[in-house]
Amino acid sequence: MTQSTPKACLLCGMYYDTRNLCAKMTSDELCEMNANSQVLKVKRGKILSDDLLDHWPIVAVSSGVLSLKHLLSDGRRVIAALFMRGDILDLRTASSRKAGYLAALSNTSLCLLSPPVFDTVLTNNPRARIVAWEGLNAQAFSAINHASDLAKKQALEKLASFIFECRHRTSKKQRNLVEIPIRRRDLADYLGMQPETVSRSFKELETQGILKVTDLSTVQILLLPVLRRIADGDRVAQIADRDSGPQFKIVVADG
Amino acid sequence: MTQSTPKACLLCGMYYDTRNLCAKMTSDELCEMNANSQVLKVKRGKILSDDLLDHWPIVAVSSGVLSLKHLLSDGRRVIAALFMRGDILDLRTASSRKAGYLAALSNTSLCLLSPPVFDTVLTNNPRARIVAWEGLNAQAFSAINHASDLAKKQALEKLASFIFECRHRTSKKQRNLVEIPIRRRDLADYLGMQPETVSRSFKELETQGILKVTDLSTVQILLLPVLRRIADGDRVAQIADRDSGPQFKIVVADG
DNA sequence: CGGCAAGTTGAGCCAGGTCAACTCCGGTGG
DNA sequence: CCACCGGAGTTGACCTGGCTCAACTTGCCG
Repeated sequence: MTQSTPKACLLCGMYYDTRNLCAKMTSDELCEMNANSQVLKVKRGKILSDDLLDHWPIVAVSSGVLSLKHLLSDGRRVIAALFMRGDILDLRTASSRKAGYLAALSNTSLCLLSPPVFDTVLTNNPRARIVAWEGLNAQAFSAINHASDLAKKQALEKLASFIFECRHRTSKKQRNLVEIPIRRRDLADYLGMQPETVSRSFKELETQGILKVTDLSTVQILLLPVLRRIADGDRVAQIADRDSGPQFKIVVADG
Repeated sequence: MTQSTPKACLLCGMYYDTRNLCAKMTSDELCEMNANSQVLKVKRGKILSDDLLDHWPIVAVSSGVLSLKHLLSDGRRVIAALFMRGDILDLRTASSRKAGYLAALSNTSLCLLSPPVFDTVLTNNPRARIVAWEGLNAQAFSAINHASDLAKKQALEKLASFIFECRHRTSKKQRNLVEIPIRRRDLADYLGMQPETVSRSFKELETQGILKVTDLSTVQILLLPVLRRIADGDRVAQIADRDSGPQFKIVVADG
C-alpha cells in the first residue's frame, strides 16, 4: 500500500533538495522513516548530549549550522567541521564519537534518523544509496579542502576561502551578497585564528575595496576575481593590490 | 556457478583486512571485480594523470601511501590528505576531482576498480556496502581530525599527533616503535609546516627524552604519556618538561 | 664513489597571537 | 520605554613561534 508523504517532510528543506537522501525516498520509505525518527530543534550554543547521540547516532541537518567542536587540554577551542542543510552524520562507529562534541552555532533543526530504517533504505533503494554515498563523499572532500586551507594559508587567504565556501551555498541570484552564517568567534575557531585576527582580516579586505561588510552576517563582494585569487593563495595579488591601486587589479584579473 | 577467488586478490593485503570491502565480497564478486579492474604500481613521486582518473575514477590503495596534493598559486605545496591500505577513493563527482592531484609518497600499489562493478557490489551485497560506508565515514572523520590538528596546534603538538596517527596503524606488538611512512618534506606539507620546523620539532622531542629518532623512517617512543599530552594540546606538559632538567629525561629514557 | 636531493642547523625577521582597553549590541528588568 | 548589563566584536601595542634564507651535512641512487 502506498502512503502519502508525511507532512513533516513536506515542510522540510531536505525533501526539496534533489541532491538529498529524502528527495530520493519513496512515500512509503518517508513514512517509515518519519514514524521512527525524531525532529529536534536546537538553540544556538546548545550541545547534543552523549546520551542523546547514544540513542540517535544518525543526525541529518535540515536547517541551521551544526559544528563539531574539539577542546584542547589547555582550553584552546577548535571547530573541526561545519554541517549544514542536507549533511548526514553517522556516529555509530567509535572513531566518529571520539571526534568531539556537536554544538549548534545557530538555531538549528535536526532530524534524528532511525539507524535500522536508514540501513533498510540504503539497502533497498539504490538511488537513495547513491545520493547518501555522494553526500558523504562530498563531506570527506570538503573536510580535506578545509584541512588544505588551514595548512599553509595566511589569515586573509583563509577568510577569502571561507567566503567562497559560504557563497557556494547561497542562491544563484545574489552571488555577490554572501551570508556569513556563524559568529566571528566561531569563525575564528573554524579557521584556526583568533577573533582579533578575523576582525582585522575583514577590515583589510574592506580597506582594499575587495568587499563591504554590510552587517556582521552579510558581506558584499566588490572585486570577485581579486578575492578568488587571494583565496587560491596568490600572495602576489595581495601585495600588488596594496601597492598599485585598483586599476591594476582589474587588468590582472582579466588575464 | 561459484568461481574461485582470483589469485591477485589472494596476494593483496586488502583481501585479508576484515574491515575492508574486498574481505566482504564473495568469490564470484571478486572474480567479476578482478576481471574488470586494473592493478597499478606507482613509483614514489609519480602523479596519477587526469586521463587515467577519467577512465578509472575509483581507486583503492592496497599498499604504500597516496596523497592528495594542492598547489597554491604562488607555489606553496600542501598535502591535504593521505590515503593508505584499504582506503577507497571515489572521484566520480566533479567536486572530488577539483580537489587537487594524486601523488604517490612511497612506492604504491593501487587497484583501479570498475565503477559499474563497484556499484553492483554495493547494491547486491549489504555487508560490502556497510564496510564501504564505514570506510568512507572513517575517511571523513580522519580528515576532520586532521583539520582540527592544523587549526590551532603548535608545531610540536602537530608532530606528536601525527606520530600517534602512524602508531595507530602499526601492529599491536611494537607499539612503541613507530614507522613514519613519508619523507620529512612531505610530512611538512601535510602538517602545514616547513621542513626546517619538522626537523627542529623532532630534535626538540628527542632532546626532551620523549622519543628517539632511530632513522628517518622510524621513531621509538620513550615517554608515551607525555607525548600523548603534547598531542592533545596540553602546553603545560611541554613547559614542565623543559623546566625539570635533563637528568629526569635520561633516567626515564634508559628504563 | 660522485653527484644531487633531502635533511639539518643557525640567524634574523614578521604574521599573527596575546593582552588590555574600548565600543557595540541584544536581551532583561524596573 | 529606557537604563543597565554582559558577551561579542574591535582596536592598539607588544611579543613570540615559526617562516625565511643561507650554509652545511647526510643519505640515496646510479
